[in-house]
Amino acid sequence: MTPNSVTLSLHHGVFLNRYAHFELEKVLFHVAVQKRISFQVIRDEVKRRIEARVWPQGSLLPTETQLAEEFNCARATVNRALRELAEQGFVERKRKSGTRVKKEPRRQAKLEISLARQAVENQNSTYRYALVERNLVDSPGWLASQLDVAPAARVLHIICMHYADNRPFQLEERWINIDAVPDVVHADLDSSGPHEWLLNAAPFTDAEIAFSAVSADGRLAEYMGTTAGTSMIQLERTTWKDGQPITFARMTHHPGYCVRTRY
Amino acid sequence: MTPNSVTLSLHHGVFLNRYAHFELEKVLFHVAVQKRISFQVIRDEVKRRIEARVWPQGSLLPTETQLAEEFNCARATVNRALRELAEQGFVERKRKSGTRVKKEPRRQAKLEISLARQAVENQNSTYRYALVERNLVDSPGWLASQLDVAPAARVLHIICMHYADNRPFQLEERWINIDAVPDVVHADLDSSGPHEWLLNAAPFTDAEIAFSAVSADGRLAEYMGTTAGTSMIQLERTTWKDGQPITFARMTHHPGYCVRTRY
DNA sequence: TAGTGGTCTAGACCACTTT
DNA sequence: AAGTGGTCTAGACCACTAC
Repeated sequence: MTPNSVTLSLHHGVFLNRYAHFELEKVLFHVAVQKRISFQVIRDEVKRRIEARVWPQGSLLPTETQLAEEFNCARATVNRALRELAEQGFVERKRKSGTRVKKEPRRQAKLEISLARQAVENQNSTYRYALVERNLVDSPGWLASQLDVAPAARVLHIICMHYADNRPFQLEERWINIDAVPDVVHADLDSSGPHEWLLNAAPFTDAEIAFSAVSADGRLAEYMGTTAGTSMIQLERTTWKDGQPITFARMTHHPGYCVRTRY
Repeated sequence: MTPNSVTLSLHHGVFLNRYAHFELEKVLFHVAVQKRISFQVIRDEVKRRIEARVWPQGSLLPTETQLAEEFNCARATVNRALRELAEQGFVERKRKSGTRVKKEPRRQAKLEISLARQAVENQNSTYRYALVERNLVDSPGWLASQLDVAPAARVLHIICMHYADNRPFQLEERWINIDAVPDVVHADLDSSGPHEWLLNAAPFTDAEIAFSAVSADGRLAEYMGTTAGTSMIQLERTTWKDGQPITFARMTHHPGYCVRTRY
């Protein structure tokens, strides 16, 4: 069988609609003309069949070997295609069991959590930073449980502001576990924020974030240059390095701030 | 050279600290004992060197071929490791240029946008759905521009509620492009929401989401069983299928609702 | 034009899981 | 015990891009 006379066996026990046939023609075209079929073509075709219900939700896909035969390619190529579909949440794979179409395909949006400085500069505004408060304190109870450090452990408490074109952009309140990052006690936090310092000094391995909506109280309203009761987005973030808690931060964004992403 | 007598050349022109030496011992151990080194080991070691500034921010990594020699493995194995680090945002790869450590590593959080029903059931509550309004309307101007459909095109306007244990969970207001999904006109939306119907009938290929904080007006407060002025998280979502706009939805969550994720 | 990453192949062995 | 995905190899060719 030469690469130019490929025929595909298409008995999946499923009636294919006209659209499916048309798409298959395109696939056949690819196979016949290109010497090598790319994993992207396989990935997209498998995804199409899933959405066209050729392989219904919950059903088992052919094995990698079978698909490799159908597409006339190496098993590794099929593997790469199916691995990406598994990452994207379309299928689930288990050894010995096979590859199964997920019941409820969960697509994941990717959210970039960037530094305030980056966020401000990305919108073509001028960034300004100001340190408001900096204290060594005993960890209050709620923080000790949030960070999972000893109650009354010493932590560095920081309040600072980020401005875009001199208008309030974000109020940041942060607590840093000194046991994890002893150097932070002597860190220069007057010219740039603790977030930037930490990213350099103690890259984290795990993080947890939570978005919520809050109403500004009097103090928050003052900092953000708005009136009490205004709704604002708040982002709370806890990070760990290899299991050791590093910091807990609460960042409140100016009214009208919006977190956007595509997927 | 037998697999049991591997030596690695470790001249990166960089002074390695004690910790780095210790870690390298572990890597050597792996290479010496295991017949095959896994891409995970390479990925983690490269990541470690980046964080230890063995390869500083902005610098060029060795080529795949060089790393393959160092780790005594195939180039494909190195490629897989570096590809994952690129996906995770630690390095940037360009043909001919090579692999470069990113200046500002942007880690991405993965956010699962699930159906209201799934979100409710995940918190072990009982889900209830209610259709509030359903009208065929002419697209208002703002929607036409949001969805990029002809002004005054016909759209299906839907308002519905999602409850958790009979308490308001989410108010959903949605506009569906009838040109893209003509069948929706006759869809049964009395027993389950338009989101679920659409996922089955018209899987999207692209989506854009935006989180913001809103203050409840009188009507919203009534639906959500709260008082006017309460802060709530609002999620706006637009989806397309192959460039054709499908739907725009605005989902307002009950006070106290929180979007969480780990990364 | 040359160097680097991107991908495919054919084969092999391994690891996990179900039977 | 057997079947399926997971991964590695050694080699090959391609595609992009800096020079």
